[in-house]
Amino acid sequence: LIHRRSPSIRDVAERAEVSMATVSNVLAGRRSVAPELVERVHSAVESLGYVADIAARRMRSNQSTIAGVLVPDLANPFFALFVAALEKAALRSGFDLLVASSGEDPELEKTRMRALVGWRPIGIIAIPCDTDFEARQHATAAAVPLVVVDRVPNDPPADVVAVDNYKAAFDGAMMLFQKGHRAVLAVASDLRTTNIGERHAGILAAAAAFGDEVETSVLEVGSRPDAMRPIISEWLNRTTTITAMFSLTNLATLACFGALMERGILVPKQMALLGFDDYEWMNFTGPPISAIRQPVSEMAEHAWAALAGRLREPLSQPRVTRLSCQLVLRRSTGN
Amino acid sequence: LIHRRSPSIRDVAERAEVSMATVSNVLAGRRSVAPELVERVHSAVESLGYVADIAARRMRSNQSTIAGVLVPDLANPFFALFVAALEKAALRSGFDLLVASSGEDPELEKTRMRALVGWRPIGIIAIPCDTDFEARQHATAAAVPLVVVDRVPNDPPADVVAVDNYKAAFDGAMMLFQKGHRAVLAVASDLRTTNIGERHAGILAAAAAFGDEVETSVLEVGSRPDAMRPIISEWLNRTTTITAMFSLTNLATLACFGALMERGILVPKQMALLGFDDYEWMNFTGPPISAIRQPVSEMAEHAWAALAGRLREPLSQPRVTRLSCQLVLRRSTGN
DNA sequence: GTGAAAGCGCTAACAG
DNA sequence: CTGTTAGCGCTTTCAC
Repeated sequence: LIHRRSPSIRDVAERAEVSMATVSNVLAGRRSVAPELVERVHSAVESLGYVADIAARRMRSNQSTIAGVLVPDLANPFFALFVAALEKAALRSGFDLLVASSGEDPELEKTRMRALVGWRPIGIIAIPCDTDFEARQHATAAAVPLVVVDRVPNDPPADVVAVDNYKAAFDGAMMLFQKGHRAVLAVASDLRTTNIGERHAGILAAAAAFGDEVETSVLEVGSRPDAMRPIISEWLNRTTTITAMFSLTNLATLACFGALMERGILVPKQMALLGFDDYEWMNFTGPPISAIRQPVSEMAEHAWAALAGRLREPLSQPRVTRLSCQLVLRRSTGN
Repeated sequence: LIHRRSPSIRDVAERAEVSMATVSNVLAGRRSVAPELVERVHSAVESLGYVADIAARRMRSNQSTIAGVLVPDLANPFFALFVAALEKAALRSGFDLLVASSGEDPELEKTRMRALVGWRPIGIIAIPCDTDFEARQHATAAAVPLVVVDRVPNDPPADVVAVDNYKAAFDGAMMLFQKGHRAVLAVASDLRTTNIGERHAGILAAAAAFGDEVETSVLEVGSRPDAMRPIISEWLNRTTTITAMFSLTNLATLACFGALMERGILVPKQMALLGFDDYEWMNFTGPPISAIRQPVSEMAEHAWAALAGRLREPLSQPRVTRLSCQLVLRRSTGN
């Protein structure tokens, strides 16, 4: 563990007794080089353990091989799966991924966005933490292409990839009504978050479409996992009329289930439960939880494709992609 | 969305009518500058949306503000939580995090390691995908400090942060024996992975310590989630003597539970289940699953601290940190 | 087919 | 206190 500089292209050139330009050409396979020199360069690279400095390469060639991704919280499996899929897509195109998270805090989001911009990525793929998405200005000011995912911000001219939240929630709520539920509680993180707002709108629309006899209410529980269950529990304390809960978030689903268990409320007999986001463990809960499956990997693929498209045609019209979700019925919503 | 270059420090200097050095000094707060010039610089920065090019800064100042992390798979919540915690730690020290994943493939691991090294990070924190960990050479050759986490490689002189797998598994197995189980199946991903091997060794040691009357067996199910359940299911088909399963991986726990459910085997009555890794949903399965909780965030904190320590004292003796796990008893292991 | 030299954006050293 | 200059590691002309 001796502390020294990493070898540079100059070190390689000296050892191989060629010019730096030749080393560069050999490694990039850009111009044809005499076989003997190629051999000398390769063995010098090998013995020095040389790896080209990507930042220096970008500066000179003006070609970045890095993309940035900004998500609210990597500890949330939805975002983690998104980043995982995005990294795969980026790798396929030969790009590295710089990951940053905002912690659902608009101020931190701005800071992190600035940091990403500082790396001069080819583009940034972001899941904003609020509707204002002021962080966005940092990307546009620096002329870095931006793809917005999952939560559509107020001021939309940008490439957007999201799920059809409205329709998914509409279908989910309709299913509950059709199963006989007349009073449904939507458990939201924060209604001002666009995707959550869209889901709520879908529920309201379903209620309106179904007719006068159904009623819905909403409960906002925030995005801090620990705080959710007490809020739900306390709400259940006050009300007894609802017969179904529709959780609009994976974390909220966990909290709902916990609150119901804690109070000994039988699912689905006394209370049905439907949640946004589907995970394998939902097959194994007692009872298994009905869920709306979001196509996370596809979202990442589309986001990457949107960025690639933007690079090809920088001036083309921003495109909005809406992917559809799938309702997975299990026992928590009865038969 | 007009395509243009991001503004450089030269653009700022021209607009503020000062030298580039002054801009640099103002932004870094390095030397004292006349208030009027400070003002001019700030307003130029503001109006241009200037963000310094971090790569250029590093090249000149020889001070990197990026660290790399290499994990097997971001889609696995264990690794995702690790990266999430690591990013927080890095952010606190003002570092960005470059994330790469190896997909449990040693060849890809090498490629990704080389890519990380290409960014000239201050260090790389890696969870190797196998015992050989050949990828490691790329870091050492380039003189990039390495912290190895979770899975201790064969050739140990490096800073290491891991969990006391042996003791945790020993305690877990002992608990099963004490509850009366005499034939326990360990469900491993791959015994050659060091942490898994250590866990298995702990189980064997517990069996030896408990006495002749207990017997253990092992089943390797690999690391591809889809393949696990069929393997377990088929194994259950052939054997009926065991009364407890000890899953050595979070993914395997899910597969075990699935296989047991699928075959209608009652837990814990016909089969007890204990798993490595604890998640909130394990409270909600039917029945709730007993688990060994790994301190993921602490591992990340320690890994970051190890890297920081290595930077302070590059030549100090490599340190091995072992954190302890916690046994969380739930109904899947009976009363 | 090869090498010398310029320059990407930035900061450290030095000069005024 | 401010500006000029050199140079980090690399690629890209442009000579030869």
